[in-house]
Amino acid sequence: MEDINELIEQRIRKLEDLREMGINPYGEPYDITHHASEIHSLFGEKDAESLEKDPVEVSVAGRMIALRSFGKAAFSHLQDETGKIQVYFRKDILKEAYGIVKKLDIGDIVGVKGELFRTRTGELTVMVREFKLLTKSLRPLPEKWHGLKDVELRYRQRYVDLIVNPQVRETFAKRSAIIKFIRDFLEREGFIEVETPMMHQIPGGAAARPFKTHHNALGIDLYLRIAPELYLKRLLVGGYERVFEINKNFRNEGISTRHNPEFTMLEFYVAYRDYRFLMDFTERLFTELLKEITGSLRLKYGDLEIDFSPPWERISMFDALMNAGVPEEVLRDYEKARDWARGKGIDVSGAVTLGKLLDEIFKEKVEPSLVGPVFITDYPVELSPLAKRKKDDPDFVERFELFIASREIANAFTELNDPQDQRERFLKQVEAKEKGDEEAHWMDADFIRALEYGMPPAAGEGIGIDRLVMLLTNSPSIRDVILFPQLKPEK
RNA sequence: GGGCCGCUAGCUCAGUCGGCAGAGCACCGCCCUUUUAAGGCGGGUGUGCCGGGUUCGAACCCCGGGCGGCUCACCA
Repeated sequence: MEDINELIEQRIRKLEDLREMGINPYGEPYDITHHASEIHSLFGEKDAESLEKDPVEVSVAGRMIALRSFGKAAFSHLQDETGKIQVYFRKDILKEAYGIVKKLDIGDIVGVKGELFRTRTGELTVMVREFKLLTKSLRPLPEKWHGLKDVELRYRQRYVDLIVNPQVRETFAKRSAIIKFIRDFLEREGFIEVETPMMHQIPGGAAARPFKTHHNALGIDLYLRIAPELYLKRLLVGGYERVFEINKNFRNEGISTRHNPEFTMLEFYVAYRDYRFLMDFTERLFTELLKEITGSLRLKYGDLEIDFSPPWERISMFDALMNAGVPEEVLRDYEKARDWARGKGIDVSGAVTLGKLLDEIFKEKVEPSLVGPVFITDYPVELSPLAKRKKDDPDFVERFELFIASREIANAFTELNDPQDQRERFLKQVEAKEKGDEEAHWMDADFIRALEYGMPPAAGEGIGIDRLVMLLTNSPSIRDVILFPQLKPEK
């Protein structure tokens, strides 16, 4: 960064002045007694007289975000992780140390110590007895009225966004609380958390294009994982009955308000259960999560108001399509479905199977109306190469997707544990891949071998954490819930 | 990747018909010991995203490129 301007030069001069005064502008550890919010919650009720009678001494540290300076006194607000507190510097108290105050700028990080008092206007304030410059800031912060709005700067320099936009700090605090709740919930339900490889020799568990990398010492190409699924199921083979992983997946696809190349996924697997169990479980997880995070089962998202009160609607993909006005005979015949979709102007160029056609029609005709929450169940087998077939209808699988605000939030199914069927499904995928489907699954011979040892009947589910956080924080873009979203290089 | 929109001071933004680059905040100097977007007086600090072109003259018009936003396609 060579963008040194006059404002920065001025601050560098102040920094040099401070050094000459014997002040270290990149200070030392500083002991605080309180955070800003603690001062307000502990002493917010005390009036001016009682503060004078029983003085409360506090020590706080934070970034100066406002400075109103008089000749021989100055008010400032310090911002720490919890909030803001006003502090008051006076020359008659600080004596020669007041010369340092004159060299302070908005953005500097300071520690102050002194007694609480109330100003004429009643604001709880620290009367500074002593203070230390902890860090000199060389770059000017965005202005106080409009703050930082330029979204490009907000994403590129998230640190500045976090300093000046408190709601951004709240969003990411909420993200942390959501993930913690989920982790605790799963642990209460008997799950253990595991970590499986990020670097796969065979990328599997999803239909997606992977990132490729290379391991020098082994001399082999590796792929960043597109899903942990096949490893988690290997753990079911190994004897764990309930496992989960919350971690990144990587998919080499377009970037949008709903897609970041790396994103956080929860996947969990339960032995001896099926997808019906997971629907109940998901309802329970979400309703308890909502109560914890927002305190209500009604959620506002954009213009939508979504009611999470159970039970949630459950409808098969087939019925949902029929309800949307797709004739039954169309749903059962590839050529009829293709012609019907074309007639409706739906692009079906890449849909080589009836299942893919139905998926296209579904995305066009059903998905936009799924405010939800709603479980769409029983998907065509060719869309779900890792899911178990329905007993009474082998062209479909025991699978559901949970839709909220027209978005797929969760995807779950009863796991296919028949190694022979799994091998055939993989072979079909390999065939599709050879025909040019770049997102088709790869053959994973070791996974088949694992199934041959025997995987208990089980059900598994994936929940996109970023999209869930978007919902719960009313964020329109995935970039608002990822601290450092992927952007093109600055120059 | 396609379409539409945007990019001017540290930040937020104006800028008329192509005619000396502006405002508020921030900043600098002076004054000011209870302020809250403190106040008063004075000061404009600029690679106009980049590169070409048209023109006597371009922030403005044209061409090419960059980055970002929205959207479509793809996905989760």
